[in-house]
Amino acid sequence: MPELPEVETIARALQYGGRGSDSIVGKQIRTVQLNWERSLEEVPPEIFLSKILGQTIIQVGRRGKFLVIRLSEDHLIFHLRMSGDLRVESGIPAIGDFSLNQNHDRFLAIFQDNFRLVFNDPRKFGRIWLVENPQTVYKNLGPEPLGSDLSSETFHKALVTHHRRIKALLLDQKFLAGLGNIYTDEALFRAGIHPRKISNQIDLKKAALLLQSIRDVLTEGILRNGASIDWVYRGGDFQNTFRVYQKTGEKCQVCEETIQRIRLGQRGTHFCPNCQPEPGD
DNA sequence: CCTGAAACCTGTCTGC
DNA sequence: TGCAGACAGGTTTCAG
Repeated sequence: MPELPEVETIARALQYGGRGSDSIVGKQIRTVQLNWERSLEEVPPEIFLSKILGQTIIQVGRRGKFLVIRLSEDHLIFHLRMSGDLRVESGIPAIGDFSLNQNHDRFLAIFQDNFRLVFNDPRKFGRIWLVENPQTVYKNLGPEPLGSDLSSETFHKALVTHHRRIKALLLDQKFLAGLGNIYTDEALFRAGIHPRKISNQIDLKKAALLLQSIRDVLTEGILRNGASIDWVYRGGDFQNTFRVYQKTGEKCQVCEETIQRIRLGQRGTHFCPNCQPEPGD
């Protein structure tokens, strides 16, 4: 699930309410339950538990794919990786609601009246931090793609300082924060750039188009509350607007060429051979 | 600096 | 039906 738009959607729901639940802002953590210790990054479980109790939720936000919860003393940070999700429950879960699957709940922060925040993560790849300074967690992250301070010129300069296949570079969180496999494929398609194009072969005009394409797919993803691909993430419908991702063998909506799938850096990669010509052509 | 492979995990789907 | 194998939205580490 979780690329930038999905994390943003969850963060907004926790901050303002939505996705069928209330805001967690202002709630005080009374109890916690940790079912899988390795979800915790670095901090020993005992210290984590003793530090977090009694703290109040101040604000929920996002940096790259990190979901950041500012507490009264510290920052509680989640990275959902491949299968993580956060949900809010109040009172007793409705009987028969299959969306409230308890199977893979790894961590629960419980507030007053059994109102709680639940971290569910089937594949156990997700991670949780509790730190005073959030910068220590994402100090290596690249710029926010939607940030107004990122100009086409800056983006282009960054592209040409590397000699890497553009898909791999866009997936690199140190280069740009927030893109994953879906939004990268979709952005490259819209920009008409082959995923194997070498980054320093991209001129300023094409770089500007790529940045705009990235912003378009991310903005559209956020507007649609993210993309729901499997049972993990619910609510979003950006998947209905995919043009290449998981469209292998289907006709390109622009030129009717057949969408292809290749493997690039261990990731399934989808593109239109006609709209995104092979580098060197 | 760059690439590929492996590792961390569980669930789902495909094909024999 | 059963079962092996491939595959999955991410990231880190290591070898070449």
